[in-house]
Amino acid sequence: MAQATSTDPVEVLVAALRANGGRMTAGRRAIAEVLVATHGHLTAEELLAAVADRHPDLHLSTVYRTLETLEEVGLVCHVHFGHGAAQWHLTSDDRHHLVCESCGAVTHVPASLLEPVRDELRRTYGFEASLRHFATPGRCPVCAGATD
Amino acid sequence: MAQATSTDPVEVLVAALRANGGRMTAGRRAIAEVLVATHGHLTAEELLAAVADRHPDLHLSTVYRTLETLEEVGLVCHVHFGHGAAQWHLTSDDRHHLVCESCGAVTHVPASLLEPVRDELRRTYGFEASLRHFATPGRCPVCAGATD
DNA sequence: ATCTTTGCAAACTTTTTGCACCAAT
DNA sequence: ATTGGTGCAAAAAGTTTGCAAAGAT
Repeated sequence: MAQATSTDPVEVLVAALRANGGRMTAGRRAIAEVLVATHGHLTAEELLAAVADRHPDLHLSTVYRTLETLEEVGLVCHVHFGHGAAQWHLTSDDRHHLVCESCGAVTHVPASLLEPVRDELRRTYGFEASLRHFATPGRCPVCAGATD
Repeated sequence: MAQATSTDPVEVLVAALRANGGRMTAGRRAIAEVLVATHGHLTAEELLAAVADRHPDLHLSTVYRTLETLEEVGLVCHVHFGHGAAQWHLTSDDRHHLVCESCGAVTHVPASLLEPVRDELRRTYGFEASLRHFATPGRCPVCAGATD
């Protein structure tokens, strides 16, 4: 009952939006809820659609602005899939994305799998790679097997 | 002197453009030359600029169309750097790109460095990754060291 | 009352496309 | 004479921005 700082992921996002004089609106809360509910990746447009039933007037630019705010705080980040729109997800989703260039299927891979490369790049080149910012394109098992 | 099929990289590109009834124009040849001369990465717009002195009338859409043609044949491919325009380069440039998100510096890394990851993805997920299609964003040594 | 967020429309960036004309074969 | 390439302008897709009105504190 008397719970000062909640660990409920939605509340964490809400708190971030409220920080520094930020206001909480129905639209922003809905965005936060979808972000948490959708463990997957989704584009700004998909996020808008997911919220449209309850908030038909929410505008795409508001979605972008809210995502931008959450990204600045580090709670959310976006991933570029080949061409087309970026996908957004919670930073806590500690995984990498494999996207099939042929059928669009997305596979999640634990980020730890890429650690060896990060280490190598850091050791050899002094480069701090942020590998999660990009998805890895390629061919999924089904499409790689097909003779198309 | 009597050299039927040249191995000069420019001639390879020219031959590809000529294949299947394709015509050779001054603009196309200039694009091929710049592509070979610039071992690095460059955007369509940069390519246009690099050619502008000799072919001021060459249009950006022509650059895109020529690059597209060469990509279909597999001689050229493009890489997405974070936001902004894609970078184009010869496929034979067998390397991966590290781009500093802070200062924009580009480091080349032999593609072989990423082979272990490719193998792992293939083995564990049956996924055929085309890692070169994307650049790896992050922080270069200078910017990673800075306290900014 | 104040200061933030919103909706809207319009700009913006990168890339693609339709079309009539020109040029390479 | 064909067929394919070109310039142009306009569309397309994704994202950002300026502004006045609405809303949260």
